[in-house]
Amino acid sequence: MGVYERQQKEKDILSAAIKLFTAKGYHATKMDDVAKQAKMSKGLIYFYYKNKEDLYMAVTKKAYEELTDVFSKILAKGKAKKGIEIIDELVETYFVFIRENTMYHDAVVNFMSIMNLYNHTATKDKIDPLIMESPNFLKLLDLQHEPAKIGIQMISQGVRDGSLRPDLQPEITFYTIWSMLIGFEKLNGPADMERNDIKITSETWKHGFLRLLHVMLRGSLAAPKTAAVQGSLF
Amino acid sequence: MGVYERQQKEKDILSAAIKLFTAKGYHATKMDDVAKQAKMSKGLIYFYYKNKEDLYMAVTKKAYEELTDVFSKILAKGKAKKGIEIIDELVETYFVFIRENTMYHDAVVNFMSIMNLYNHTATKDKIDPLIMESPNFLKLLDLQHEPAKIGIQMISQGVRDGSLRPDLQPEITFYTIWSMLIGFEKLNGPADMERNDIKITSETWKHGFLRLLHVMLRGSLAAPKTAAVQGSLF
DNA sequence: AGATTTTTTGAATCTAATTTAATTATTTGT
DNA sequence: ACAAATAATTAAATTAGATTCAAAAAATCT
Repeated sequence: MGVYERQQKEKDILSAAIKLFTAKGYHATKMDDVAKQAKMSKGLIYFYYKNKEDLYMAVTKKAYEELTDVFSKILAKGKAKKGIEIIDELVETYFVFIRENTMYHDAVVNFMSIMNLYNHTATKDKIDPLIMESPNFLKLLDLQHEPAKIGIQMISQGVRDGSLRPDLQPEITFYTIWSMLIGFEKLNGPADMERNDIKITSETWKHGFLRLLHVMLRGSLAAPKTAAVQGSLF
Repeated sequence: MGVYERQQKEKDILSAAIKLFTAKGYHATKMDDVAKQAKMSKGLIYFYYKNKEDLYMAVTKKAYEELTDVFSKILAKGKAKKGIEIIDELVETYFVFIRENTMYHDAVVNFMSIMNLYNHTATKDKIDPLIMESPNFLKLLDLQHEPAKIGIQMISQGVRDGSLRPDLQPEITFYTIWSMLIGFEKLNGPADMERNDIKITSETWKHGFLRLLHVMLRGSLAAPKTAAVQGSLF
């Protein structure tokens, strides 16, 4: 069995895992299920992946690659566009990514939480030892900053072309936008929620959210093109 | 054994759980550990709490109560203050809450993720059945909106007294701020991180983040009083 | 072909949550 | 004050599920 077949086996396991994690979530997915889905014995899963967390880290790696790909396609397509338009598209695409690849997005956010612990000697030992042993976790240490690198370039472009406030620092601004998007997902998800007896639909909130983002980036009240206007409030 | 003693037992278990979850995290904490810490047999834990998730939901309930308390103290103290000052204090206090009660904050955010699933018929069945059985989960359904109710009042006050943009909608604005704070924690945590070979200290980022928030809320570049100025960029 | 290494399996092990049956303590009715 | 009833508590048994292991099968090498 050459390198190719070996990699193919790993991919079979990975796509079985992705399918199941997406359908049922991490905890509800049993290693037995993965084995059955990948049509091989449970023991073989452990030949290719050190443990369940390692398998999940491989999925997380895939999630980062996917997200990086989405980001870089938007940047590439936007060479001639204004920075603000690129950011608008990024944000709009990110919402779609959250909706259609929720499991991937959760994996990315989960990894960020692990990194918070990892970056402190004081909390490093709170990380599940199975994660620290995971070879795929180590590979992620390299990949993790790729999406942000691209996002920062987008802000820089906007500052350069004058479509964003000149006083924005690209790193901080990009990370702040990403914070907002991550928090948006946690707080709202794709749900239409009823809060405090006031119905705020998911669309209403998203729209208001986008306008606030625009104020932040440009200091004006112009709505992003992508969002439909719903009354004058935001 | 009267109602009082029964409640006391529950509290003993709860505080044992809080201590252990804080120190080691949910998964690393075994029911055996909780029993030992609370000085009782493991079986008794199950007499008072339906299962481990139920115990965690009780901790989450406590977390919401704590957070609600923090919010309402700030509101009460700020009757005479400008809305913007109250928000500044809220944000500053929230950062402290994240740092000093990380486990509580994680519990709150985790609960939000569960609620995202819960609010959709399509995803409701992805919730761990143990959570759905948890009596403490049901209690949380009532409590969950309390912090936001208070936060929304703060924004309203600011809009009324003119210290915030007049066109802000309190609900959306508050939830957006909360999104930012939650995302900030996920992305950054309390760590000084090195990103893309550019060192951004936790303080630098926090400062830039706060300035961006101010632009959003007021449309000006005035820095919040609480953050030290570090150069002209944000 | 025979030896060696790699892949694969199914069964065994181990950990930790949950359940249960039995025991002890407390309350209630007389 | 005392038995019956009820509640609290324990320790042991059960179960689910991740991980390990020893042996079998397949592939590769010489």
